[in-house]
Amino acid sequence: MINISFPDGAVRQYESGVSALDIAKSISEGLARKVLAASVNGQVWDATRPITEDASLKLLTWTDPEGQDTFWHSSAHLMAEAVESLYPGVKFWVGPALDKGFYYDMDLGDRKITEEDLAALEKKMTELARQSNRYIRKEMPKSEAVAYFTEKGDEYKLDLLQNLNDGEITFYSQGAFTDLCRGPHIPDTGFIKAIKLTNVSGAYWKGDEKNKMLTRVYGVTFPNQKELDEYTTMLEEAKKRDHRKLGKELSIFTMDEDIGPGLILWMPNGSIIIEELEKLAKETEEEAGYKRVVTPHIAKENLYLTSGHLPYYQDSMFPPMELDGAKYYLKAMNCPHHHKIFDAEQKSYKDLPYRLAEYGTCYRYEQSGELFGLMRVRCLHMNDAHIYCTKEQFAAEFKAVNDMYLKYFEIFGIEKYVMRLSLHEPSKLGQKYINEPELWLETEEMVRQVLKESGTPFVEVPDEGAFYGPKIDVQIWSTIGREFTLATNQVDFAQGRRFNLSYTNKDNAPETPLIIHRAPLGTHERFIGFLLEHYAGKFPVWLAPLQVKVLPISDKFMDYALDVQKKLKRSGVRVEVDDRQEKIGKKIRDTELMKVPYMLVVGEKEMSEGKLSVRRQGKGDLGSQDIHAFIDMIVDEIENRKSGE
RNA sequence: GCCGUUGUAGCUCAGUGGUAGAGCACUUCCUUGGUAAGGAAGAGGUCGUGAGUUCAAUUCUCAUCAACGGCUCCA
Repeated sequence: MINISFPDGAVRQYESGVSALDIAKSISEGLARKVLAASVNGQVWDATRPITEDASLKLLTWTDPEGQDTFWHSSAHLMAEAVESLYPGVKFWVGPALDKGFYYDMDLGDRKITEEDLAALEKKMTELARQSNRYIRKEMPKSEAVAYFTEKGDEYKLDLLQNLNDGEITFYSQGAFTDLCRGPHIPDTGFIKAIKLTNVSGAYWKGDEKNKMLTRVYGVTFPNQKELDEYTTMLEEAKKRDHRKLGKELSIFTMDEDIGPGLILWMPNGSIIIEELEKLAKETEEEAGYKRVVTPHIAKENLYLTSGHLPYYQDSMFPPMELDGAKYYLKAMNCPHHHKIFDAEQKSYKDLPYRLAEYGTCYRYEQSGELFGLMRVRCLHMNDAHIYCTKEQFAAEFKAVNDMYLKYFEIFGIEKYVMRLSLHEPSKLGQKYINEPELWLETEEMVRQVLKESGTPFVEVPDEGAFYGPKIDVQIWSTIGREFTLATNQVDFAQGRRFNLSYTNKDNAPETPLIIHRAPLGTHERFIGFLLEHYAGKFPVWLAPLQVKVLPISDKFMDYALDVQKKLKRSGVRVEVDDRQEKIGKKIRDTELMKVPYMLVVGEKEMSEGKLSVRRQGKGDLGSQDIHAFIDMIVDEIENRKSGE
């Protein structure tokens, strides 16, 4: 007999060799029907695998992340079985579970799967799932496994086997399909009730673009149809928030083939948002002691040789143009220009910290397949600034920058983000990273302390630093799930030296400043793309391109409407009058769809009383208000940049 | 850059080997209507671009450009 302890602290005795599924059955049949896998002493196991020692056990169902993981991994195997039956001779690489769903990479030889073929695959999968075939685990000696795949001519699985040791090699079979697999798996295919193959794409073998491109099929499965329907609905809702769709609907931005890929045309509505963001940045930076500068969009080759961006970054820069025997590049970053401003005049320690800010226009030749709406573009406007400071000032400056991030996030109600602290890898000093071991450790620790003290949630990622120092990236996710760096904050102890920047210290000796690169609002492009999705197009009043629309009941009240408009305009409110010959219902509908925060309905009643009927977008009629009371309220809302929630 | 898909009116989309259609938007007229679509008429497209096959191409083939879904990349 063995002792099994449960999460609630209970301990029960079972015969050795009992499986988690047996145990579940001993508790209740209903539970047994839901068990997908089990956590045995903290390791996720097949629910059917015999337990032969005392163990702590947690039964995993669909409500556990590990349960879903196992479910989707098993679904990948089910898909592989279907693929193999429809495309005999196919070779498989790996088929992991994802956050939501799974994929399997495969080599189909000369054949290919297109999206049209997915329906047939789904059908086959459903058919195989209904057979409720058990997933059977089998341990195998390495030599036997190698022989098996050598005979099959499966170079992919042989490659996988290279990294596995004898004694840890397991195979899983279900139905006619057998695969090298660590597991675990769900008890049988019958658990998989709802199947959706979402897309098919190419994927480089081992993620290396020099390697062969395999076919990757993505899918998602559920234990019932209802969950699949909910998931489908959720995806449709997310699509409505896609910044590309909203940007078009709300006339924020456009693109044109004649302008070029990744080059954004900001329409009047988008330009208003840009101006509001810049106003915020200028106010904030002014208060924090930054000085504004303006620098050209191009510079000579030598600048980027000095900075070290050429040749490493050259592939991401537009090719140079030759003028008067010199090569000029479109700038991909603002820092070298700012360094030159720092260097233009002699600096004393009394001048530090010296903070230069600019909404700098940069051009980056991103690969064509990389472009993505506003999120990844070729011309971008960066909320950039560089702080030149002494080592002693560094911690305080870095903290001030971090505080600025947090202040911005509060204004925009940004709660879902992750700060990634990217560190260096000591073995790569002198290659990927500048060879300053003490400075690396010292600044990394300072940065870590600042983050800890401010209570900012962050994760540390090794070997992701910039070549000139550690950095903090603020990661966000677009509504369709793509991850982006919204903002970045970097420490730089290389550029100062490369540009021979110096200041005179108290001892009358030259010293190289430390530099902090920071861009809390990222770029206009990505930030507005993010805001569109974040607010679902319903901007707070201060950011809304049009803040108020006056809706006269009929032409008879046009003069009054124009008078209301005039008064609001005088208070600095962005306001228009709907002067179309439409019924009020139609005017309201159109204004609602354009997500204008306030609608002012004016008719006989309002005109005679000198009042307004106020309607808030998405909330409906707020009742009648005095004109001045409304102006006071909206001006307060705008000036204090209220979220409008 | 790589794999796959798509490209028809301002927008969303239907359609065909014999040079095109809907809804919304737009223009004009009627309507002056109280909180999410009043009515009528009209205008608008070299069917992404270039080449090929064909008596004939928007439709088939190839190339190219762009967008989309992924991969790779992302100081």
